[in-house]
Amino acid sequence: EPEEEGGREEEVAVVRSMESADAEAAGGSEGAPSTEEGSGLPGSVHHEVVPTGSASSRVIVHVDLDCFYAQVEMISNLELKGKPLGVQQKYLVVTCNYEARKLGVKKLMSVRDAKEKCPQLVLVNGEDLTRYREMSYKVTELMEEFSPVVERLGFDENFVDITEMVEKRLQQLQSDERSSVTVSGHVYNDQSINLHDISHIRLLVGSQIAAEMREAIYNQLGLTGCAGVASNKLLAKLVSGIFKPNQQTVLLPESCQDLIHSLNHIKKMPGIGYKTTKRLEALGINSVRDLQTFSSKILEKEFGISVAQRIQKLSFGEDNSPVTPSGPPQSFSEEDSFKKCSSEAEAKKKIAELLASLLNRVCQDGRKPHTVRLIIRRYSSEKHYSRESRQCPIPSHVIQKLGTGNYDVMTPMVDILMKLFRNMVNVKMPFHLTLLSVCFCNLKALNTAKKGPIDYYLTPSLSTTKCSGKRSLKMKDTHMED
DNA sequence: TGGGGTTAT
DNA sequence: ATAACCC
Repeated sequence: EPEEEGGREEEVAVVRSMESADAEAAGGSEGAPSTEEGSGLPGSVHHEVVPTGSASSRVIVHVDLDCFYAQVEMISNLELKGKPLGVQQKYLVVTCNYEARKLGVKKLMSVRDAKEKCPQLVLVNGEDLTRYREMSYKVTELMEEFSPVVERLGFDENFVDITEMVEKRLQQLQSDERSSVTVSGHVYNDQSINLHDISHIRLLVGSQIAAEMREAIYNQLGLTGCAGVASNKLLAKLVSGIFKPNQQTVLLPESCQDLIHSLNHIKKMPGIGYKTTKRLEALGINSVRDLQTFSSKILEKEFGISVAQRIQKLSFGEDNSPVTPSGPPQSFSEEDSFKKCSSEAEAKKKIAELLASLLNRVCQDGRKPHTVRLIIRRYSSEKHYSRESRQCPIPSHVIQKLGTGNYDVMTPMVDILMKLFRNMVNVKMPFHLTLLSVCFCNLKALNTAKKGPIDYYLTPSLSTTKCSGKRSLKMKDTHMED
């Protein structure tokens, strides 16, 4: 039977007539042609057990584009196709195409090592993410045409909950047609398919939808990628990586344990990161089975009940986290790293550059950020990865000017950011920074009150009267004299 | 290590 | 504001 949720969620299934099922299915989605008429024959009062999507067994697809940045670069410059290609950020090759991989180049390899391994390697600079970001959202939007429930993970991965789509297609099939459903792509472990098992049928239909998604991504955007189909996000993600470039794999429930035990270390488990791995290792936990069999009580004492229960469930392949629609981004940021920045003037110049790019992005988005944050990384010989940040509300008169193509907004924003800077960095003492980043967040839809294409004439008095009533809401941010 | 992102505390 | 996670 399905591996899901040992006892935590009740098995919810409802019995209803086809007529009511139709009514709900028709209301549930907009894009697909409505062809339910054929399934509920007028005479037959034919009741069926219909799993209710979210509470019971789900069908999730994870779509993972192949070496995404490299693919985007090859589309931009067709000369690059067929050559070993690396995408460079600073002195790192952050990703590379499969030609380069065959010659020994790995992701996140230093440019020096990569060139040494592969002198013919062609490098393109990928520090400006604009085109990657744009293509990334095109992929997400394409996935949203299949089902609106799409969750992004980075720029090159998407989860889609296709439970409803699968149920809809199943309802359209006559019962004799169900036993002729076929898989698209690979089946993990070459496990045998049981067409009498409804969970198998549902996953096979899922594999067909996944194939259609990959086809659409290729035909409409020219990108290839992998897909994994399983009953939850964790398993879909793990199984998508089994056959690697441009292929797909479905996981049937009987092979779930094999999949998770194929991970040779718990650090390979999505959701268990660097820190947690270190702490687990300190407890003598190294393998997935170690984590499965470890005392829950002790685990809870070490990590708190929330983390402990979550990661231990992951070790069994259980993951009840929903596919959360990402929607538009929650924040926009631009960062730059460097060997050394040690003067205020230098910092100001870099901050202004970051800000200029961000203003363009915010302008395109249409929404208005209400908070701005400055992030720094200080040089330190070892003390691992520490960033510091300061944030504050963006004054309402500045918010109003955002997105008007008015570069008057630069001056007040740079002034704000430099105040944040001096709040973090004592500029009277020597300092050494290796990164600066500016982030706009707390995005809100524009004020529809009064707009029109010309905000240029908006006066300070008008904007202050408009917003004076809302001030008390967000005063948890750093206060700055204005 | 890059240049991004998210959620939880 | 930071810390953890993801790519």
